[in-house]
Amino acid sequence: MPTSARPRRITIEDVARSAGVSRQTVSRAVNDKPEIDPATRQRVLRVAQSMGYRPSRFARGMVGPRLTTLGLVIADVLNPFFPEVVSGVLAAADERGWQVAVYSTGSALERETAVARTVVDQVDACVAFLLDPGAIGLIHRSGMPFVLLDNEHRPPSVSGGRIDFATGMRHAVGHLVERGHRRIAMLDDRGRPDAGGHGTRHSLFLGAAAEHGLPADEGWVFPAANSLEGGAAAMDDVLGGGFGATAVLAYNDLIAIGAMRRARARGMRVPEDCAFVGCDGLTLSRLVDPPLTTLTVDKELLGRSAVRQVAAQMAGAGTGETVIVPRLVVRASS
Amino acid sequence: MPTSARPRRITIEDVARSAGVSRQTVSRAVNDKPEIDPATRQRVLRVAQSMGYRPSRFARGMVGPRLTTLGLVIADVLNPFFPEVVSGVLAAADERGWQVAVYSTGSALERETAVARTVVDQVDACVAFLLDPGAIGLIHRSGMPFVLLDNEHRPPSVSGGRIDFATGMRHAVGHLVERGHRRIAMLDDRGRPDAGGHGTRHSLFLGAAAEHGLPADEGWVFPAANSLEGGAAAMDDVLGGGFGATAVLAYNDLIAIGAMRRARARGMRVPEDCAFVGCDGLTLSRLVDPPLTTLTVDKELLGRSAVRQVAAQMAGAGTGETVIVPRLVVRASS
DNA sequence: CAGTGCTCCGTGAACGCTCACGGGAACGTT
DNA sequence: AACGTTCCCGTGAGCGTTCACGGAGCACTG
Repeated sequence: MPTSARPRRITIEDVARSAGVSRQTVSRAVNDKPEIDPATRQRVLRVAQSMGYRPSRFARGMVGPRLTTLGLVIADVLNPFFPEVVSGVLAAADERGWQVAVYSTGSALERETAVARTVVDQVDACVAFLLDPGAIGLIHRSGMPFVLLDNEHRPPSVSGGRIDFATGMRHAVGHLVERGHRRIAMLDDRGRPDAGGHGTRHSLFLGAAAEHGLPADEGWVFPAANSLEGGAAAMDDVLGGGFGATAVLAYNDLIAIGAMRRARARGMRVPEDCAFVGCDGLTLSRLVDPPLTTLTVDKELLGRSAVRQVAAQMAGAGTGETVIVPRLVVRASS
Repeated sequence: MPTSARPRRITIEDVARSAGVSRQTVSRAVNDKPEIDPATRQRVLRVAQSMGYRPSRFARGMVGPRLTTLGLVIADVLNPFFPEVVSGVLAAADERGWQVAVYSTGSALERETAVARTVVDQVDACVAFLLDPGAIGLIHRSGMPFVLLDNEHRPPSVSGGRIDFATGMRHAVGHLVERGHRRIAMLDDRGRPDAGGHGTRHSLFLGAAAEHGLPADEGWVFPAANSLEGGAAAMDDVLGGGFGATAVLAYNDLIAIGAMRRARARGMRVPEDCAFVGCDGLTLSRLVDPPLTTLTVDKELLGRSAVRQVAAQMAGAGTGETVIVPRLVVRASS
């Protein structure tokens, strides 16, 4: 492919010259403005069309009314956790007349910096699920309004939205204990760089277990890739290691469902032989068999409040934090 | 609505003045360029920071290297059909170094025009799931590279990507007939404005049924809203109307699953009392109980080829069409 | 016939930034 | 002592568009 030098762009001036009129007249024709003869408009439009003229959105943006574009960075389009968040963000942004550009890091930590870099010079404000401190710093230092979601290690100077899994885990573990479970395996997301750190579901689980008098330790936690397959593989570990779990609590529904299916495939009955509890409350969790008990999070609200925070920052407010409290929905899997 | 009454923007000139240097020096500091004393850089950066200076992306775009932003319009973020398409588009765009902005019409026909309007002056090229001829015309007339997906009434002058449901329906119906079914209800998406039109799944179903010697007519088709609830409600219609279906073929998996769950809730056995077949091949369809037989579509590929077509158009190619052939995956629901 | 209004069109200026160039100071080299 | 070099830094120009203005042409008034 002969990559010739980029041909000069066709400007409004080119069209004007070619149509025998001035810039302004072309502009009037293209933008459906008054003060132009219908006949000239048609002629100009035809010329513009034939030359393949397309106004530069940059030049327009320079002079026109300033409209805000919000960047939304999610971890993975394929992860069913995000659509509802996106939906909330889109709705809230729409109410304010904002544009939204969605970016996905594909859950790849090493891609976060690249995405952050583009975000910085493509949008005016940002709502992001990001883990890499470098990427976070990049956006933060740019000075744009910024809300960081679901990150336990958010620097205090950046706004955030988090889910109160401390409360959530207490409920979930309490529920299992109530059902008579004493050996609970926790399937953690091994993709997170801060595995086991303070405030993570991992450590909150251990804390909640201790509160309920369970002798839980790191041996109760099994790392899993954040996917159905990851959950299935982790379930093999639980079952193969002789841990003797009567219940499984997973980092999220995806992992829980993967694990539950694997357990069934290995001939176990759910919840009789092993109970399962997930986190997030995906629509999916209601549809699987048996329906999954899960800590439901209002993901749409998470998105909406993030946008609200961004708007507040634009209005000069300081950094803040929104907390979403999950609700335990008990279904047939436990 | 664009934001109103904004205070004048802080420009590079403001920072320059305030730091006692020239524009260019500020530019050098901000962009990490050489030819600047480390000390001045620090000082300028500090001033810029304190003034809340953020470079205008429009001004930058005017002069800098021209990068392409691809607009992707989907019908509904919450519809699990789209994530895989988005994923394909993101991957393919990334390979070419393009940006992607995702828009969602929320499956609301009346919002399509508004979205189309923003798309037209926000991006350089477009891949879209759109139904409204007005919105389609708007984008098409703008002259930007444009690929329209999954629309049976695509104007011949615009490129497209479609799914070969003619072949697909033949397989699906054939499969059911082979299993001994003679009364098959079709659950159509009633949200489509072209319901029953030429090339729709609706009419292709009727055609395929006829080919297999079934006396199918419009009475076999039941409209359903495009959601789980829609499928459930339509199933009530099928069951309540005395149609006597032994099998249900739905417009997509979402509707099929909704219908199947409703049937079970009403005490029917699947597939003994009624078999179910969906379209699209969502991940979800593998996870429900019983797993759903479905016409699987390579959605990721659909996205990738759309981007490929856009790229071709930029290189001067004419309009074209990509066809994806669905594959029947037989599972326990039929 | 001058004056008034309306329709249509063109000319500077401005938007905020980067690129290309040029220039001064400080240092070393012949 | 005159001459390069290197390191910083500043100045004009240009990117492509729209806005605010002004002006020509024409018809219609009083």
